[in-house]
Amino acid sequence: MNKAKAILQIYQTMLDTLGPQQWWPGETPFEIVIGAILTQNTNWSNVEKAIRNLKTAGKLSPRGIHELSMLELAQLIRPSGFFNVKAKRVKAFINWLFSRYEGNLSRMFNQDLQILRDELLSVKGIGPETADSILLYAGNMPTFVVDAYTHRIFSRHGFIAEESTYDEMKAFFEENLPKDVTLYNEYHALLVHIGKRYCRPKKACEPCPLKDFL
DNA sequence: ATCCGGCGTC
DNA sequence: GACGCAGGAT
Repeated sequence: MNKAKAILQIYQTMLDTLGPQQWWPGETPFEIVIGAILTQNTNWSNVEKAIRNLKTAGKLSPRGIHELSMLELAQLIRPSGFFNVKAKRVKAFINWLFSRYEGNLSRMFNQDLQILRDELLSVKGIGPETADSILLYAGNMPTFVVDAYTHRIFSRHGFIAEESTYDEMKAFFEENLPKDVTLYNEYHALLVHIGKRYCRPKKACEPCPLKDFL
């Protein structure tokens, strides 16, 4: 059996049964970047409240966050959890953005993908998943996002080893899928849906759209 | 291996 | 009022 074909069939099945997820259609790239940091190890609904707080305070911009003290920022993003560490991480990113790209996201995304990815990974608090989420969802750059759901679903289905590293999983998808931003975007969004709804730590395989692929 | 914290569900 | 959940650093 052809691996690449199976990966595409899984995608098609998810798309047919779940429909397009249409992630982050109307929001600004900056909002997506901040969301990517705040959603680390937390539910998106928690992040929405934090984003709302920043927006209401008129601070949802590079300059706006730059002006906040660490404590002020931590209080605003409190609903997203881990708010003290995340305040440090958001600040670290903003400081880096100003020193490296004049606080300008467009300039940042004008950088070459691989170089920018390495640069993002050098910012304390930005790991591989956050970096790839920023690049794909805010920058529309062709990099595949791997997360806990991706790992769980594809290891359970026997496509990857349980102990696979982030970079191995990322390579697995990029080697077996056409290099397409829209496809990467939708694929990850669909996996999140499957992971939240069906492929739980305690399985719910019976009603899962992907049960035939086991 | 442990720490960092909130929200939704039961 | 428990318990379950999801990344990164140290």
